[in-house]
Amino acid sequence: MGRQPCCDKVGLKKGPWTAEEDRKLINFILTNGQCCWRAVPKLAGLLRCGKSCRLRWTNYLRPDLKRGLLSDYEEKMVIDLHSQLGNRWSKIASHLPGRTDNEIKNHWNTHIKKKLRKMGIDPLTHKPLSIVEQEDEEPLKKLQKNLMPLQETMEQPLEDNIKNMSRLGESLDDDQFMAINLEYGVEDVPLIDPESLELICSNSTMSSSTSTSSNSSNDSSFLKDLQFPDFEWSDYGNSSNDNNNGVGNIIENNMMSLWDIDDFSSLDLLLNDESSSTFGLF
DNA sequence: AAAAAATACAACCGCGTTCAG
DNA sequence: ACTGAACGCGGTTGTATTTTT
Repeated sequence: MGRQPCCDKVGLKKGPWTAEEDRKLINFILTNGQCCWRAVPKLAGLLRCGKSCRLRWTNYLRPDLKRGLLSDYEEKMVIDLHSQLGNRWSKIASHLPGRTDNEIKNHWNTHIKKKLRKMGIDPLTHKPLSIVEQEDEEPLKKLQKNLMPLQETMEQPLEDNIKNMSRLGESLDDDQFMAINLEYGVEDVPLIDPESLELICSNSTMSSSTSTSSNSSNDSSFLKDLQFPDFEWSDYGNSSNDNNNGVGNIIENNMMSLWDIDDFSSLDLLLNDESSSTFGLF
């Protein structure tokens, strides 16, 4: 048979993570390393599905995450990489240590897109907007022109309409045809514009850009007490300006992940032994 | 000061790919 | 070779916070 289901989805908690849940997950990963996510919730004593645990860890709890706004340099890199890779956020994130695909995606959608448009650059194609608009107009005008006779013959028998359709197809070159396809949703991309755990918040007031909402992020001061192996906490929480001063030093000063997951390989992980889910870090 | 609108981002959802059995 | 669960990714949503009216 295939693999076992990751969770039964019955009685599982959804929504924002609490500080207590974060504690449990961090405690478990620090002790056991990242193993099969299906087993994590049970072993860590969490009423979450493995997928949710993985997301929480990779996007928020991982100690090697940078927090705060992307620096100008990072932003330029994102723009450059996006022009080459498109919306492949995980690929882009792999070039930016300490940044997650989710973070980059959010930043792109909320900041960079607007900036580029203001600069007259189309965020999808990275071409000047004027050129993109011009390129879009031509095939559309041609389509409209060719659709006129189609509309006029709507009452005609189906055969006649099919003839018109094929005439329309023949009249467009490949680029125009593709542009129409794009505009009409045949392809995914339309042509026309239409603090990690604030690692260390010495108190719960974090900079507005990073501290939103969830109770989990508002109550993470416990995290500074954690003893991540070879990890030096940076005092992000005290950084009050927007220039990322003091933010991101972890990566810049330690160009490496904070621990080698392989270090955990020697640890015994008794996946079927519930007793192994109790640890004593806290 | 209150309400409405805009913003930011954590978390979820669904899909394609990978891989264990 | 086949089946189906796990995984990873990108798109979308929900909601707390901030800004504007």
